[in-house]
Amino acid sequence: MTQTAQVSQIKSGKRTDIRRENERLILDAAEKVFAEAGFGGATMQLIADLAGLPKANLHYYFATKEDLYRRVVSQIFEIWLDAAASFDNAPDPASGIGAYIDAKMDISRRHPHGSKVWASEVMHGAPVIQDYLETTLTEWTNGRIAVIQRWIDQGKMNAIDPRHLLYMLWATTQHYADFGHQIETLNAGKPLSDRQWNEAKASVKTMILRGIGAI
Amino acid sequence: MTQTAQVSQIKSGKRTDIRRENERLILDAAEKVFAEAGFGGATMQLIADLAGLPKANLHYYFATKEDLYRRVVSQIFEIWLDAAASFDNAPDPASGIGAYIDAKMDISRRHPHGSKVWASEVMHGAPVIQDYLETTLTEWTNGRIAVIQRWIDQGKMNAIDPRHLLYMLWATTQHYADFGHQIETLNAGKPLSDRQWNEAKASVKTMILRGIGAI
DNA sequence: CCACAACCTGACCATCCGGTCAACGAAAAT
DNA sequence: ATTTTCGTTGACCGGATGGTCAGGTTGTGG
Repeated sequence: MTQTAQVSQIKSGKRTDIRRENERLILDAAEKVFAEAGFGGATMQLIADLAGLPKANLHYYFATKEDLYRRVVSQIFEIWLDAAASFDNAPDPASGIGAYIDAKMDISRRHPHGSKVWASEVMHGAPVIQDYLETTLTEWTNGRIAVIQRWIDQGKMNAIDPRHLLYMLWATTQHYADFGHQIETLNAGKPLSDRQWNEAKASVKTMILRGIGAI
Repeated sequence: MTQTAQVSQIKSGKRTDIRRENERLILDAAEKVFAEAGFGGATMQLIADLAGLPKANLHYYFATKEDLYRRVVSQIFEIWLDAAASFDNAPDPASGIGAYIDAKMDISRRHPHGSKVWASEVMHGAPVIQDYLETTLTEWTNGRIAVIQRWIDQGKMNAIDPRHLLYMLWATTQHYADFGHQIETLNAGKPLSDRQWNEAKASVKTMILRGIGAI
């Protein structure tokens, strides 16, 4: 029962709590502002206002605007990598790819801002995450290509180019986040309901899984 | 054979030519810069340098940065609308949607910058083209939904939600433009060759057309 | 040839933005 | 209790940016 005693998890203490809380506040605000305004259009003042902190305080936690941005981009990438676990340990494409679609669609719904920031970053030539693309993403991609190729060799799905299948999976699932505004406008200006999200997931899964001959 | 005599087409004359030429120069440069830097990150100076004109000259042809941007966005939208013609007059989904995929993939290859500008615009909440989304795009979408529904009713394809099919078509085809940098990185840093583009088109068509039971 | 209109552009300005800093308050260590 | 470390913040600065403008040049119609 000393000062650092705590029921569970990571470090605690008033100082640590304040830091964690403020970093979270700033990162959440930054994600939204970067998504809605782009890196160039975002301002530290806007992020500060949304976070409810003075601008100078942001620079205490994150040295530069680019540092803050880098952290936001890394976050969504981590989330996507985690979702990729659905891919492994699956006996066949219907369950593996099906679970992957479910996971990515859920992320599109829960982290639309992060998805947009990533899209923006890649569209602008990936100035700050080029190394991620060349290392982690490349390795991950090659690993899944091997898995898909194995399924093809085992006759569990049609012989399509695994690479283009992956692109289609990314494109389609992320579209629901990145182009969410367009989809909403075409949905009479209203966000998709729970039911509609489920229909979207079902439609995507049906089309893709049929498209590759997995069902 | 007066001064305005001309072999063909629209107005000519030195004055008119200069205007057309400079507007084209500026629009092309702007499309590229807006695509690579986003609206906020783009500067009039950058566009001017790329166009090879003094900055003040840009403001002679386009009053504000936003005016210029609006023109760039309208351009790609027009191009996409034209491509949509492939959809009509098609007897069945295999030819109609197949032609549409071909057209959109070709646009992704030929106008990657425009596609990115559009994506960026929509991601940021479509501040300057909300009216397009609500009028022209909505009407166009409803028209195609009707066409697809007819094909379904005629038993020419599976009963999938036409809306989600359209989203998948847009997402997948535009992905090759918007995420071109990522695709290039995953392709050993090299742009897709002619052969690879054809493979991409073929893969996309196979997966989608099979996915909806059109082939 | 003249007068008017269209086109061109260097220099300039007001504003905004990322980032700094010094001074201060609060927690924690000794 | 004292010192040290960490967190806080208003005020400020240099540089960049969108936009203006006055004075020029070039084309065109009469």
